[in-house]
Amino acid sequence: MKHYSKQREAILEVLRKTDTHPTANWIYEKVREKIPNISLGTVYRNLSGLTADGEILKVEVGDGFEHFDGDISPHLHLYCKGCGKIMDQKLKSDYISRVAKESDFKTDTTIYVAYGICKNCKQN
Amino acid sequence: MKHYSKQREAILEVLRKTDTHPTANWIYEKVREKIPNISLGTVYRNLSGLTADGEILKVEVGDGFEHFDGDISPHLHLYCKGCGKIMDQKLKSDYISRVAKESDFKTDTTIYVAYGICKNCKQN
DNA sequence: TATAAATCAGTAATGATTACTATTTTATTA
DNA sequence: TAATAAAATAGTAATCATTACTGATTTATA
Repeated sequence: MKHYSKQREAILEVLRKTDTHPTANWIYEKVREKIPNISLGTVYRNLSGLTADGEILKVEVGDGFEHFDGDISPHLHLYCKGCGKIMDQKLKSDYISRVAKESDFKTDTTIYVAYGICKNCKQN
Repeated sequence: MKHYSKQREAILEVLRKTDTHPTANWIYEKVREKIPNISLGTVYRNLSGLTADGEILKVEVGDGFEHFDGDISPHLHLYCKGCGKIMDQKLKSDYISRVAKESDFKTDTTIYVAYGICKNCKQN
């Protein structure tokens, strides 16, 4: 990713404005409201570049889709096996990042996914 | 997964005996040494069941493959973007699991993936 | 402006994973 | 232990999220 493009900006804006963890296709549909003829391949290419550049996170929870997150601050992803939703939880201390840095491994990003059942699904 | 099967046992044994994080296909090739006519579908089905039963972990690092882990104790996965290897690092405190439990979310498993460059790749 | 490099839209291809079916294995019950 | 029901298997075909490709367009550089 060396050049600016309005497609890239629009994709990033969609991700910055949502607190969900959308798939490439959801982002595609959303960006099409602004750029109707954008191609799905462009969305995938830019998501890949934005992830490589550390501007967004790619989160995989095992549901068969790549999910993307515009919030790159250290936080925990709570994936509900009941409804499939991904919720966020802020971390007071980034303990894990500190642990990773203790090793000879040069870390740039850490992703946390907790699996379980959310409050709503527990009741039903 | 209600019944025993020798295929399931063989798959689990392969995972318990390695400290790598193999793909379904790698496990398939390994199990074929014992059960030559096992089918790849059987491997996938059992990996899915073993994961659901909490006997193994499914770890996704974004390389296009599902990786499986026979070690279910809380530990950090260090994924090297250079060589693609997944290394383990033990955690002294399971801080994140505690954080997850503070919420209304009933957690059963937490997976940690740190992205970066390993010692070997840094030198080259 | 002119040139080179990067990105794009549109479409086709890929391949890891899942679904399907007839057969075999396992568990249950008498 | 034999008979029955339920679950798992081997083998194969289908799926579909993602990637690759190509000629046209946009961006950066000077």
